[in-house]
Amino acid sequence: MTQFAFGKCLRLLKPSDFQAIFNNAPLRASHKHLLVLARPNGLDRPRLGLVIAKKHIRLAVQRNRIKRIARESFRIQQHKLAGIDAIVLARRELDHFDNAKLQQIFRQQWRRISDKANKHQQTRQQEQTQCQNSRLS
RNA sequence: AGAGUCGGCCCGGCAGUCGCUCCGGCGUCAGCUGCGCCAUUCUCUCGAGUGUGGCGCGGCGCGGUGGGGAGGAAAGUCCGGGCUCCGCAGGGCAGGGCGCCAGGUAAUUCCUGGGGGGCGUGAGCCUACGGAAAGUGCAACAGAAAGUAUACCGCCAGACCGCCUGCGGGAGGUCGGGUAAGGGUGAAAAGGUGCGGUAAGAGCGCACCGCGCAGCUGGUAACAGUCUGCGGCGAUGGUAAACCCCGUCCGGAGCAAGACCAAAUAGGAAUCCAUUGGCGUGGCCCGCGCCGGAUUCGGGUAGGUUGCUAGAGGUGUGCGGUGACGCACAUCCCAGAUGAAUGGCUGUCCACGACAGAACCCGGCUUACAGGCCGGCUCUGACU
RNA sequence: UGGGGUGUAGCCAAGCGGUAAGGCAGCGGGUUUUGAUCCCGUCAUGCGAAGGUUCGAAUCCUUCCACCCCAG
Repeated sequence: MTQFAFGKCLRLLKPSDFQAIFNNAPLRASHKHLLVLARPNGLDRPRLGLVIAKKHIRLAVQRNRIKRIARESFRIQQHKLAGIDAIVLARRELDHFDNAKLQQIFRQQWRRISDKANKHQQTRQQEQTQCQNSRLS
C-alpha cells in the first residue's frame, strides 16, 4: 500500500513555504476550534504544515496528539488533495475532543478544501476561456 | 486478620493491519549528483580547457529486509556539576548563597550516619538547629513600668493631722519610706514547689528540681554525664527568614554556547608595532579588546553540516564500609528528532489504564498522579 | 528550548514589619425646578495561592499558580 505513505516530501519544511501560504491563501476552511489555510502548489502531490500553538493548547501531550491525528487524517485523504499546500492552525479548546471526534472534524475540513479547490480551478479555467473568447471576439 | 510505617519495582497485555524516524545490510532497469580512468569533439599559447559517450567507485532518492525508538516524574527551572566561548579565570572591593557535627561525592542548599529539640503506645516521622557577655536597631495598642527595668492598685511599719473610745486601741487622711508575695495590662513583666523567716516581703536562708561557670570522664566532633567544685540566679529577656559578626563557598554567559561549508550583499578582515587619550567589556577596579600606523588578502547573511549522544552509563558477581558509597572483574550498547518521529484503526483479555511527551548531557530537590506487585518492621485482637 | 519580569477594589495605582493612601468608575444622600458641577458618606474577610519566621506579614523566607516580554 505504498500510495498511502507520508514522507518528508508531503510536508512543508521551510519558513518560506509557510510564509507563502499565510500571505496568499485562496482556500480556507474554518471551524470553531480549527482553521485550515490552503493554496495550489503546482506539484502533483499535496503538502501539510501544522501550527499548534502552545498558547492555545497548553499541554505538550495534547499538542502531539492533535498533530498525530491531523497527519493521520491527511495521510488517508492525500489523494483527494493533490496539488494543494495546506496549513492547519489549532484554536483554543481543540484538545477537548477525543480521537474519533477529531478524525471526523478533520475529514470534514479536507472535504471542504477539496471542494473549494475544484470550484476554484473551474472558475479560473472559465476566466481563462472567457479571456480567450473576449480576445477572440 | 485488621491498622500503621519504611523501602524497592511496574506504568495496560496480546494479535492483525496501515504509517513515522534512526541504524545495519541487500538491490537499483529507469532518476539526480560527485570523483577517477578510457575514448572522442572543438579551441588554441601544444598540453591545458570545454562538451559528449562508456566503465568503475561513492552519496542522495527509491524498493525489499533485520533491529532500536519517551518518563518516574521527560514537568517546574529551585540548586549542583560536566561541556563550550569570553586571553588566563588570576588579585581586590562590592554583591549573593549556605550555616549542629562527621562522612559520601565531579559537586551541592543533596545523600548517609550521629547529636540536640519536638510529635507518636510503637515501628517511625518532623526539625533555616552558628553567634543576642562586638555593636546598631525594633516592640504599634494596652500597661505603673518594655531593658541602665519599674511602685498604678495593694500590703507594711513610721511621722504628722483632726475624729471615735470601754483608754487596750480603732477607722480615715497627708507625707516621705519599705516591698515584687497578690491584682490588673500585654505576645513578652526575669527561676518553680515547699518550709523557715519578716513590720510586710523578697534566694533573705534551707531542701528538691531547674539554670550558669569551671573541672573531670567518654566521644574524631556536635554533644553527653544518678560525676566533682563554685555561683543564689535582677548573672545572660525576645528578635539575626532586622542590619550585622564569625566560618565557608561563588568570575560571566549559555548548545539560539561554539565550530565548519557557503549563494547574495557590503567594503573590510587578519598579523605585527605603538599603549598618551577616547570608546568598549563581567556589577566596579587591576587586567583585557578596539580606534592609530605598517604589511598581507580574504570575509560570511540566507541555507546546510557539526556539536548530538559510550556516559560521573546500565546489569551481574565478589570484596571493603553501620550506611551514603567505593574498588575489582565480567558483560551489554539502551531515543537522537530539527515545521520537529516514538502513532492511528480493528479485535480480544483484565485489576478498564492516573499524571503526563526527550530537544546538549548528568546528579539532586520540588510539584502532579489511577492503580498494581514485592519485602522489612510496629501496634491491636484471635488461635496453637 | 533558554533568559527576564509582573500580580494590591471593576480600572489606574501608593504602601514594603504595627489595623490597606489617592484618583476614575459604582452605590446612597445633600445642594438644584431638573441635569451637570460641587459637597458628604459608602465600597478590599484581606494584597495571585498555600505553608513557615515573628507577639504581629500585602511587606521577610519557601513552594506552587496565572499572565507578560526577549532570543530562530
